[in-house]
Amino acid sequence: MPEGPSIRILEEETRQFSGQKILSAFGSSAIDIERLNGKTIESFKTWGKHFLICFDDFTVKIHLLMFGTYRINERKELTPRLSLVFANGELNFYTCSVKILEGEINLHYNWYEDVMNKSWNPQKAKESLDKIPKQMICDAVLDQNIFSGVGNIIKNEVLYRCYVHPESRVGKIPEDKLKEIIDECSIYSFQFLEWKKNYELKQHWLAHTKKVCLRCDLPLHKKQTGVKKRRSFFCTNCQNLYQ
DNA sequence: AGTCATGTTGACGA
DNA sequence: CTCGTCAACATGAC
Repeated sequence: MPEGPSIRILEEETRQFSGQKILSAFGSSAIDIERLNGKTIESFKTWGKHFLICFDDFTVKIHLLMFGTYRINERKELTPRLSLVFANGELNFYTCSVKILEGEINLHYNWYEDVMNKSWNPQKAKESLDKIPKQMICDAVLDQNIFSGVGNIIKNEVLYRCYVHPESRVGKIPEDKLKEIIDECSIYSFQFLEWKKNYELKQHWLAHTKKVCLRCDLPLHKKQTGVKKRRSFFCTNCQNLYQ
């Protein structure tokens, strides 16, 4: 379900409830749900994979993790983790993490870390990468405090597009190539968003879950890489290993 | 039908 | 105390 672009879609779909008063809030979440009753939603925001329901004095943070889902104006059989009922509809979340962030939301997040935020700052990402030269690029790209919103699919596609082997050390990757990866994380996320909206995401995958390199026709490697041990799909012929 | 995965946190042990 | 490992969460695609 959720890499950054999918959460952007969620945010677009929930805009109809922005400014609305919560008539009823319930669910199996451990947070103090009563606190939401009667509150008016100031805005919905996203930071990478975080979906944020902002009120005047606190924010509810939803993280869909791997299996989280939501329904708008309909319900699943399953008890919702959090359900919000408005005069004009309802918003239901299932199997997700729900937490409260107190106070001013801007104090909790650096918006420039989010590759899809208007404040996304590639230069800051470059500075962060320069501090972790020994890490593998496959781990660095998944670091949510550098590339907030980037998930495993985007990681694989970006590194394939940039001809960089996922086990390359950040500090050994040429400057220009590193900048290309940084830019591509944002560019690809927006393409992902458009493709996902059109239900055509998977058909655009070049490397993720693929068995053969479409450039050279050799078999793609599938391997759990880096300290994060997330699966990577890569071509050892076309993707340069900088080490 | 069993396996695996678009993710993260926290517990535990070395 | 820090680091690394792994269980837990729990759904749906193939």
